[in-house]
Amino acid sequence: MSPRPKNPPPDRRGEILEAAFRVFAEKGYRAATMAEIARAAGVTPAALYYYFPSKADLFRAAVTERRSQLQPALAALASPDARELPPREFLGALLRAMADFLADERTRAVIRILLAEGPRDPSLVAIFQEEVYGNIGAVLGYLEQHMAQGNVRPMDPRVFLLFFQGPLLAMVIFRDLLRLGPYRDLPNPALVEPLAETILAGLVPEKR
Amino acid sequence: MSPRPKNPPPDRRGEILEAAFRVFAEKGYRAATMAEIARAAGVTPAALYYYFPSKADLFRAAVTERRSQLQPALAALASPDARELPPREFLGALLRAMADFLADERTRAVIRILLAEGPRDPSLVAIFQEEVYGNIGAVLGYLEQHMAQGNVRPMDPRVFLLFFQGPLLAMVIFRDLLRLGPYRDLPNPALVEPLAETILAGLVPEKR
DNA sequence: GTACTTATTAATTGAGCGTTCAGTAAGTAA
DNA sequence: TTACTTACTGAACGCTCAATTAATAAGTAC
Repeated sequence: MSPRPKNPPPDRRGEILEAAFRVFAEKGYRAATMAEIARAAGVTPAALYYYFPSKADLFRAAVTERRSQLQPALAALASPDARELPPREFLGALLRAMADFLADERTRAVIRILLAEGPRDPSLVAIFQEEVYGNIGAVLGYLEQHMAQGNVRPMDPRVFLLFFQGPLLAMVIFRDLLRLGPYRDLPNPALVEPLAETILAGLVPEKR
Repeated sequence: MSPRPKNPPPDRRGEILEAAFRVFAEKGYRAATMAEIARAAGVTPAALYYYFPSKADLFRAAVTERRSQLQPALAALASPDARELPPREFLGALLRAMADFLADERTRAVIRILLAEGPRDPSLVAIFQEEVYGNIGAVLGYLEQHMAQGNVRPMDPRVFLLFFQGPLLAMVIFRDLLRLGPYRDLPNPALVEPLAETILAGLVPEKR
C-alpha cells in the first residue's frame, strides 16, 4: 500500500477512534493490541502514532469520545418539563429513560470498559463520575422536594440511586456482559414494568 | 536460595493459589505476571510451573478454589429453617445475608475478577453460574409458593433476583470497585435497612 | 550408602508487542 | 520547478513475559 492513498479518507482520526473503541470494548485495554486496532482501522500500527502519542492516549481519547454520546439521554431526565410531573409519573419516566439508555449497545460497551478498567484506572472513572453526577443532580433536586412534602418516602439520595439503577445495571451485567443463561432472553420491558410497579408501590406512599 | 528449603512449607500449592488470587484480583489476568505471583508466594516463577501447567490453569485454579468459600453463605439462605419464616422475615433475612456475603473482601475480589474477565471467558462465568444458581433455586421455590398464595407480589423469579441483588451489586461496584466519591463512606446497613423497608413495602402486599 | 523421587532454582528461549524512525508518495505554495 | 508539509508505510528495536530446560539439594526406600 502506498502512503497518501488516492481517495484520502476525510476523517482518519475519527475512523481510528471508532476502531479503537470497538477493539478496546471487545478485548479490554491490555489484550487489545495496536496492531489489531490498526487492522480494524485499515492502517498500519505506525499510523496510529501519527495521531496519538501512545496506546494509553488512544484509549483515553476513544473512550472520552464515546462518552459524549451518553449525555443527551441523561440530560433528558433532568428537563424542566419532567420536573412538573407528579412523583409516580416522574419516577416511572426516569426508570424507562435509564432502561433506554442502557439498551444502547455503545452504553453497554462503555460499562464493559468501565467495569474492566475502572478499578485500576481512577482517572477513567473520574471522567464518567463527573458527567453522570452532573446530570443526576437535577433529578435529586426534584426528589428532595417531594420527599420533604411527603410525596416520596424520604431516604438518602445515594440509596435512592442504587435502588433505581441497581436492578437495571444488574440486568445488563448478567444478561449482556456475563451472558448468564437464564437472563439471555429477558427483554428490557419484562424487567422495567414490574420494577416500576414494585418500586413505586414501595417508594411512593399511598394517596392519603 | 537453595532448592528444597530447610523448613519445607507444608502447603506450597495452597500458598501459590492464595498469592495468585490476590495478584489476579488486584491486577487482572493480563497485567498479572507469573513473576509477581511467584514473588508474592515466595518462590521463583519456574516453581509455579511445577504445580500448574500454565498461567491460564493457575488462574482457573485460583479462582475456583476461592469460589468454594462462597458456598456456605449462599447455602444458609436456602436452609429449611429459613423456609418456615413468613415472607417479610424471610425476605429481610435474605437481603441481609446477601449483604453480609458481599461485605466479605474475598467475595468482592471474585466479583472484580468476574466483571473484568467474565465477558471474555465464558467458562469462568459457567463455574459461578452453576454454583450460585444451584443455591438460589431453593429460595425461588419458597418464593413461588408464597406468590401462589398471594403473600408475595407475583413476578418472574429472574426479575425478583435482579430486584433483590441489583442495588447491593450496584453498591459494591460504585463504592468498592470504582470508588465513586459519594459512595465511599456509605456503610452497608445504610443501604440495606431502607432497601429492605422499601422493597418489602412494595413486594409484600399489605396484610388483609 | 546407593538409587530414586520430590521440590525447587538459575538461566535461557522465543514470541509478541509498544514504539521509533527513516523514507516516501501525494498535496500545496511560491 | 522548487521547497515544503501532510500523511502515511515498512522495517527494526528493545523490552516484557510465559514457558522450557538442565541442574541440584533434600528427603525416602532399600
